[in-house]
Amino acid sequence: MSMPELPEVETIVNGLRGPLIGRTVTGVRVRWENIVVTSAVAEFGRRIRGQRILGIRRRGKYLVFELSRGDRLIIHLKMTGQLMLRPGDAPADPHGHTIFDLDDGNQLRFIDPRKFGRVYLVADEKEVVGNLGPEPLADDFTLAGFVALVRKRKGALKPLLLNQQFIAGIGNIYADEALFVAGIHPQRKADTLTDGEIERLYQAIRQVLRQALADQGTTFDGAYRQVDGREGRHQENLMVFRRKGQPCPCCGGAIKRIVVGGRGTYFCPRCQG
DNA sequence: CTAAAATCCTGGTGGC
DNA sequence: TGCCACCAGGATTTTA
Repeated sequence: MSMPELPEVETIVNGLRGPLIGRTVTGVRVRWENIVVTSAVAEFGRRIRGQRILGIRRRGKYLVFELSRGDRLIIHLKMTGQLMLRPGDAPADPHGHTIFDLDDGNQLRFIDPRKFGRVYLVADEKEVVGNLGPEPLADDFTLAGFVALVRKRKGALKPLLLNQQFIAGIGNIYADEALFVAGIHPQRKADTLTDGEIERLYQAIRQVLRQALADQGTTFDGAYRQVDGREGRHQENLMVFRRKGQPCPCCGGAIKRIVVGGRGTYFCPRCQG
């Protein structure tokens, strides 16, 4: 279980740009048809073949590949998806569900044991990422803007932070970490927050994501890896996530695990009262 | 409107 | 030790 979130996806994108920009896709093999969402597999292969990769970006937890005929190849790794570059004659990966052949003889392989990940090929990326909320690390994501967004909501904060239409890129790990840094209980209702608490949450979200990005992401059980196969380092710096029963780094009390909105949620009952 | 539950998947875990 | 039921988890869809 790894759940690539904003820092992990951004790290992967950074690792893909060098080897992939300027390459042309010469063929594609889809070994699990449900992976491809927006068109039939035959149409997908026909349409992507011959397109050159001009740029690679991240939007939320999606990877967006800008292709030379104007199409966008969009990939979501969901829980256990990995993107690996391999020589074309490398042994097959056990869960390599989609293989992109490149004009330099290498392959981009989408590997996903749980088969949750998805691949899209669209002319207009809004079809896939058009409803996402703001990017939390972007310059135009301001405190005033965040206050205005929170003031429109009244539900519990944990599910709100996981809602990609509210804010893009945060998943289970960084929602828990940000709420801990802000000192706010995951079940607090959005409409009970003071201005000061909203500001603390805003700063906490950005601090946690920046730190995780500097650590090149969080790897559990080897599921998330960078393109070169290396693991992230942020698992060593987590404060509450997956730390049930261990001491809170702030007060020393035991970290608790509860379920909020159907998701495992870790927090410190004393610091996040 | 919101919220909860079902859905998709399978490796890992815990119980016996 | 071996078997097996069950769980996690992002996003979407369905139900209340």
